[in-house]
Amino acid sequence: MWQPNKLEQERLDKAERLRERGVALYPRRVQRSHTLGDAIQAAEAATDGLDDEAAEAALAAISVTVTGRIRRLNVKGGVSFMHIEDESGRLQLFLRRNDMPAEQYAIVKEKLVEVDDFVQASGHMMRTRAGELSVKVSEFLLLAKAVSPLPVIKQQVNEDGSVVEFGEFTDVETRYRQRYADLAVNRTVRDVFRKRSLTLRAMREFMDNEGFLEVETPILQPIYGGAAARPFTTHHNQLGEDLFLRISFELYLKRLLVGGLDAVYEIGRDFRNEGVSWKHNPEFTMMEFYKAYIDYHGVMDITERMFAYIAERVTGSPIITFQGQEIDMSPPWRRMTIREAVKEVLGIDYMDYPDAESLAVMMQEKFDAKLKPGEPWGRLVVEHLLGDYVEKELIQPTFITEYPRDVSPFAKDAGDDVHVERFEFFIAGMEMGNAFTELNDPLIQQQRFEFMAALYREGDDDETPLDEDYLRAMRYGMPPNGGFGMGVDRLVMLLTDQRTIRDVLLFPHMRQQGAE
RNA sequence: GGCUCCGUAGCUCAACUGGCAGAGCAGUUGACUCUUAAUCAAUUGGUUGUAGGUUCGAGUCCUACCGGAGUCACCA
Repeated sequence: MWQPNKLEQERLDKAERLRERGVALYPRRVQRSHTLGDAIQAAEAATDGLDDEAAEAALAAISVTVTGRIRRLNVKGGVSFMHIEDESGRLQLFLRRNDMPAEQYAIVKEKLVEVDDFVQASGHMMRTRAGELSVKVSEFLLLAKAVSPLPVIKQQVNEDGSVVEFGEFTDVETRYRQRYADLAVNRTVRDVFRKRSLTLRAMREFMDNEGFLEVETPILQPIYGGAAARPFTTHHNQLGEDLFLRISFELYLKRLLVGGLDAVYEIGRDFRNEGVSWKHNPEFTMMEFYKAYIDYHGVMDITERMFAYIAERVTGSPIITFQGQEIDMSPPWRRMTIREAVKEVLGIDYMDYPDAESLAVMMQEKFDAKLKPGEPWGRLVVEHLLGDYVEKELIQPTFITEYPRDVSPFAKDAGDDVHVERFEFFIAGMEMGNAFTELNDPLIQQQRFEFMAALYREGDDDETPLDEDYLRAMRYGMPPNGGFGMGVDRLVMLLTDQRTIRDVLLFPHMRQQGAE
């Protein structure tokens, strides 16, 4: 239960004083003729190239009604200044006692209206003596009273639009738990999420232009699958059945290929009941696509073009800077097999160790690897050789191809006994996504399911369930196709130069706090 | 889940080997009809995350718990 602190109590007292004067604290109607950005633009357009005197007259001819939140307030006496801010920008209001109704100036002078409140002001444009574009206010109205003060950051907005901040609001826990306050106060945070939105838009543009159809498939699933991860479980009361939150879209999207939708994609939330880290959140945004009549080479082509396109749209260039490193998304990206990559970085050929035992022994002897007993061969290669030693070296975009079959149940064989046509791609030392030439042989798919089930039954994890309906769909005939999945949040991290996934999620998962 | 570090006013931070809990910002009061991190004068503000313990005395030392950060494990 909320108890007002001292600052809040003072604001509540002011609210009461306003109410006694008949001032509405949260009026029903609002007017706005210009966003602040529009007002600034109109003023600049009207005065372009004019001398001072002509400019003054031109500004005086522009009449605006603007709205926004008070971010700076300077009450001087018979004249007061405030900066108000809306999403489009920030503009000064110039309030003079003689220019406006007495009772309206009085609530400013008596500081009954204060920083963080939302207000509406009407008047003509002007420049102050110091040259700052302002609205000379003739009508002033409170739109919404802020009871709790936002964290204090003083800002100086330079003429070129750059902002110097004095003081800061950096407490990460409070910033994530009260993202609204973080957004209200830290404009760079707003910029990150605008870029996130732009990233999603650019991704959709690209996929739509490539002829893909955007679809939506179930989040609540009776059988989860398509990836190796622990699911969240939930329950449908009326139907009396347990359900899982999806861990991937894979199996539903490929059913659509059976149904004659030849190129589909989905952007949505996946849920994995695993640990939380700088690149893991329990729910995260995934993009998967499947396209008939291409293989994983075709998927690589689409991938590198898509990343270059999105980077260009979001940052203006295919070359981005992430944590001080320049990264060039332009095609073509480097392509190498996992075997070549491991050979290059570690100088060993894992094919010399054809079974899990010999490979594990070698890795422990040579690299002092910390391995759990009983890890399958493919996982030693992918999780440990690649994941522990090679991954962090892959700064520029790189496709790593030809994965071990025993950890890739949905990919077609690569023509030898142990590898499949699969790639993962890496940027800035981070795994960004995963793709295959999709297996479309229903009988082999059934064997792979059974193999995976056996693998996990003897291991520590819960077994992967066998999806009979998916196999039935496949038996109707599935066109050869290439499939792709990527972590969208990680792409946003790259494009916004953010070090943790929490900084690109509006509301990252936080442990619940005790009753407050 | 393991280990390490952190939690002091609304925000950002101080407080020596245990010895009167402080500053800047903002807030409050007053002055000011072109300020802009406005200025000037005065001033309020704390269960030091919670609960115990050691001690003449705890923000500081010990234990447990809550929350966070980093790291390892698991995973994408």
